[in-house]
Amino acid sequence: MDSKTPSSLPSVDFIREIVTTDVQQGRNEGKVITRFPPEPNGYLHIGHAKAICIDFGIAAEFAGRCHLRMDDTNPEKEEMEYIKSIQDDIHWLGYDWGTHFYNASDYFEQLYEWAVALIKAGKAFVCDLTADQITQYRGTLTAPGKDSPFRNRSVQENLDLFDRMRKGEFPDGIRTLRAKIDMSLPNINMRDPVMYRIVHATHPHTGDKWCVYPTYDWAHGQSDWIEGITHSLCTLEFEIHRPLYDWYIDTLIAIGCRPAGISYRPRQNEFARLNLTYTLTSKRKLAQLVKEKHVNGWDDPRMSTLRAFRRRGYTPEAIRNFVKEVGVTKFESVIDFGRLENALREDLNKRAPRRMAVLRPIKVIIDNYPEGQTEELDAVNNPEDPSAGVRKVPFSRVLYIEQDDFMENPPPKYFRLSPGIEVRLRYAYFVKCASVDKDAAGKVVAVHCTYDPATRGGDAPDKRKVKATIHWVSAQHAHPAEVRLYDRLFNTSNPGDVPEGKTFLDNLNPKSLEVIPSAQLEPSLKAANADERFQFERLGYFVCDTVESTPGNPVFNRSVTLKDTWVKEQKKA
RNA sequence: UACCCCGUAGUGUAACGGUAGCACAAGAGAUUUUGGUUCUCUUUGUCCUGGUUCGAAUCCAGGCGGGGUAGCCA
Repeated sequence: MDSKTPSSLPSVDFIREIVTTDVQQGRNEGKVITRFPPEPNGYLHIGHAKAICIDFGIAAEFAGRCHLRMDDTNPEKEEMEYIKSIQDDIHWLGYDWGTHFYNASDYFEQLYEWAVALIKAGKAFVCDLTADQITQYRGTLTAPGKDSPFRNRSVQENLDLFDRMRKGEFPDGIRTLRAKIDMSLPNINMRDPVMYRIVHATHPHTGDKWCVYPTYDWAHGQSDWIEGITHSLCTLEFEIHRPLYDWYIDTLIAIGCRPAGISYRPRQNEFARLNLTYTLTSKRKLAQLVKEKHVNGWDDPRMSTLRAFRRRGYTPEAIRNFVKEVGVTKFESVIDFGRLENALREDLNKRAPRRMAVLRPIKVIIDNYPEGQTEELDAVNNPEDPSAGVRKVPFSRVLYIEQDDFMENPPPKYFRLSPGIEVRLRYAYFVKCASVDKDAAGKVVAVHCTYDPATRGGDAPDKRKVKATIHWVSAQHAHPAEVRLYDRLFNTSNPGDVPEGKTFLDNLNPKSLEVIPSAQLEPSLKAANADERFQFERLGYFVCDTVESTPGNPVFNRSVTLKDTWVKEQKKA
């Protein structure tokens, strides 16, 4: 029936395999419902993008849905500002939760009821140990813990105490509600874990209603269950929590507790988080970079936040493709940052209109071109996309070219402009360098060329070739603009890895930002709109900055350079 | 030191007991009005040792290496 060999079948990752099997076997009523559960206490970063693509992506592939749930179990840490930014970033990435936006705090009442049921079943108890004492009793990685002296309180006393905890009769930290599991289990998470702690704080959603708040382990799995989540996908560090995730659900089922209308239960599967070279994703360190002004805010294009990648000019398509390419496994890998840059280039190569811009100008004077003359030349907008059409670019006697594109004493294999050498000015003419002007210090300040009028448009009727084509901008028509050249924020591929006595800040790349106050742009760029992306020919991809551009005065951020085999060649030499 | 997870070219990732493949990187060449793009070719790999099997990257045992776990954070 099939000519397909096993190798021609599309290979899928282990999570999609699990989901496929579940659907085929009719588990969970055949549904696929996932969830993305951020804690609303920070901005999303590139690592979250992987989780988002997996959570929302798998749901979409299986015609299911993905919920967005704020994991707001800790009242002291959440802020509304983050909720908005998280939603915004997910939408930007191209995903949507529809009407399924929830908060873990939506379930506080249900969670409380179930906690009471567990107490009644003898599966939970109020513990008067202090935090330090709990740590003591917990044992260590190698030694078993021992039972809390409060473990065998009567159900009645537990119920009474838990009720009074809720009412706020006790100060913070004085008591906890704990699950009664087994203090000798090798998995420390199972040694009578805390379910509730007393916190007298105003919660952004529930206000002052609660004086006890559920811990992550107690809230998370049950929230999944209540929402009818089928596959609870998370990163590897929660793997060791899975036995507890299952214990809560199994135990609730055993004592007859179930969320209304849900016939099945969620399963947790873990995958490796995304690690990128030269990149930090620790909330704490990112915050430090902002606070100490090593960067200009959370959306500084050098940051690893999604907002920063946006401002840097990354496209959601590039990020999604990148995530798809790196795959989903349980192996803690580190992805070369170049892979992400590559995904951007691949996307923008197809879509970004080409323009000419000179970052570090040097003047070129065409000696035999009539003074005062101007002409409009046709330039192709995107050689990869004929439908992008052509535009007019003004040409005149005095031009700017890139300083890098002229050398008075060139090394071997240098194809660009140098004395006696002919090159093509893109879409314009062949020009040959005749002489140079120097200042008192001997520095070249202008290059004199002659042009061949027969080569208008860039083709020689006699079929003679040039080895280089360089970009240019007519000096009198050029629009000066600020351009920021971004490079990686850190010098070392693993910036979090620091020797004794140093911090990750010592790994900062002092050249991660170079501001060019006055690059010379071709005139059409003056009308660029915020967030509009271009390829500046031979330089890289640039985006019109969304924050600091004003109409008629665009500011550009370099998203990524073009590949450059010439710099590679130079490094070899 | 206990438990859990993970080891396939430089980096990622496939192969589900039957020819170790793909992408990126690297190198060589072709094409090119971007030293871009595109195309062709090349180099490089199953952590180790045993076992099971006609046959092992895959199953088993032991070792080695990496990561995770001792918040009333998530």
